Amino acid sequence: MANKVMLYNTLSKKIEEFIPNEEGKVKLYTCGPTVYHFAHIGNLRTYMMEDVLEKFLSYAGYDVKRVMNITDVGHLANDADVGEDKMVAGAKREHKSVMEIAKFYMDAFFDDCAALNIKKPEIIERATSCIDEYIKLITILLDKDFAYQAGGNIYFDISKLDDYYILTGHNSESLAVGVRDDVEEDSNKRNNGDFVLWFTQSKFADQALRWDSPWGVGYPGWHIECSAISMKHFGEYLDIHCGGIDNIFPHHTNEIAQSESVLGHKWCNYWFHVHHLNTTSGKMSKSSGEFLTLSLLKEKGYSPLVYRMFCLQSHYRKPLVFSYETLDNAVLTYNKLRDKISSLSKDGEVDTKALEEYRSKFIEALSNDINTSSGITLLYDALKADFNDVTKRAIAEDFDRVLSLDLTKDIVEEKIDGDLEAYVLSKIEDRQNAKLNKNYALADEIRNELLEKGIVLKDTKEGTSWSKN
RNA sequence: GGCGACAUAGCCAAGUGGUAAGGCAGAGGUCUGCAAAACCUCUAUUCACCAGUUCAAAUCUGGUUGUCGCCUCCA
Repeated sequence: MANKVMLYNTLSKKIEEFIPNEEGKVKLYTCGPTVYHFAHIGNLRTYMMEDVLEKFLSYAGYDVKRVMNITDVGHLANDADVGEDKMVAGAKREHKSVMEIAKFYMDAFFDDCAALNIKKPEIIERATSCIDEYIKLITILLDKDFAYQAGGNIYFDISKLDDYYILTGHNSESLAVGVRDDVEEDSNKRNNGDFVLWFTQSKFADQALRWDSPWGVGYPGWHIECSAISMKHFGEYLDIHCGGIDNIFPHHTNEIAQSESVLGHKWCNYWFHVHHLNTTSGKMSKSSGEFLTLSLLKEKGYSPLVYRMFCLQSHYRKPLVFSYETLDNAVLTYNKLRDKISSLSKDGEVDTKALEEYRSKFIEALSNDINTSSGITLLYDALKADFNDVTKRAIAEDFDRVLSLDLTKDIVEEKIDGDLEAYVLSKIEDRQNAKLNKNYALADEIRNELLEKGIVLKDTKEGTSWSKN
């Protein structure tokens, strides 16, 4: 029996009890990356929080199946539904084929995910492998008169829907058309908000990826892929659709329009949107501002899991401001927490009653709209509580099924050659002798010498221990 | 202009009508030859502002301000 979980639903703009279509089972869809460039840490925040959602639902007793698409085609570099495909632009930039680019950045994306302990979804589907599905859906939309052909392209006609703007609260009167200077008007459209389902006309005749279709050789619009891929694997009903908050409009709005027009009924009940990671000067994006990648953080000496800690301390529905000051704070927090857990004794028997008590407290905390911050607080409570070390360790291990911070993983002793170890031990002995002779100047000198080599000494009652800095 | 979110100590942050959790940083102490580590203690009369509802408001209502995002690239 699955536990009760409360989630904020963008559709209702309220926190609601999550009730799946099929009891105990969750169909979860995630908008995946467009693989034309490295993911930045803001992109990764979204996937990380979705990972927590997925793992928590499993923890709470649901059987979760997750699908993620990989956009490797059909994502325009600029607006107005004409222009160069991002994938093509990426390929030109790097003098590689589109498929090489897609492969390269997809691998890089999953490397980043692995480093952040983001579980790979059961099903990962590349946009280019579902062309038949798109054609099927677009054919239905044309048959049902929700779509029309104009100027060689197929468009979705938003005027056929009463509630096209259901997800956003926008309305056609108040939408400021052409707010952005770079939007070119497309005279083929019946309504300003219409969007392309299939292109045959592109400014760029050398479009690398093209497929046959009943409407001519061309390529799919961006939005159709998520609807089609979701239906391919989940059928007519989806429980939770995830994505970054910027996807609400137009991408998710368009997905709802297409999917429900095809199906003739409500498609997805819950919309889960992760807010942005901002820099002190605004949103982090590929087109403007600072572009921070996980590799860059690694180069600067930050462990990926420190970044995970940084994100989990906050809430997914809050804009989070990235700064190195705050990240440094997370380094200290994370290291202290891990040190504390690794110093717990492994002897004794787990107090199963205490473990169960904390499990249910953890579920209570996280089921309140994935309140990861409260979950971490609970971990601190457990570490301070009045039961034995093994129990504390077991609780940390249990919470880590969701938090995925490698809390109980033994801190990997870096491989040191025997020579170094012997050298350090002999230095410690020298220092010990110096201390016995009250030659503290020499003792400190030895300590500093080792410190410069990255060896930190800790004097405990049991003697001097050392670790690599 | 429209739509949406957010605002709690130096920083991150919990809080969902009953009198401000937790973490990091900081201060003091124990231990230590001194450090480091560890441990103990302390650190918001007040939750952006103004009104209202209530015995009681950070929490509810109305308004104001500020920040951020979206309004056909974005997670």
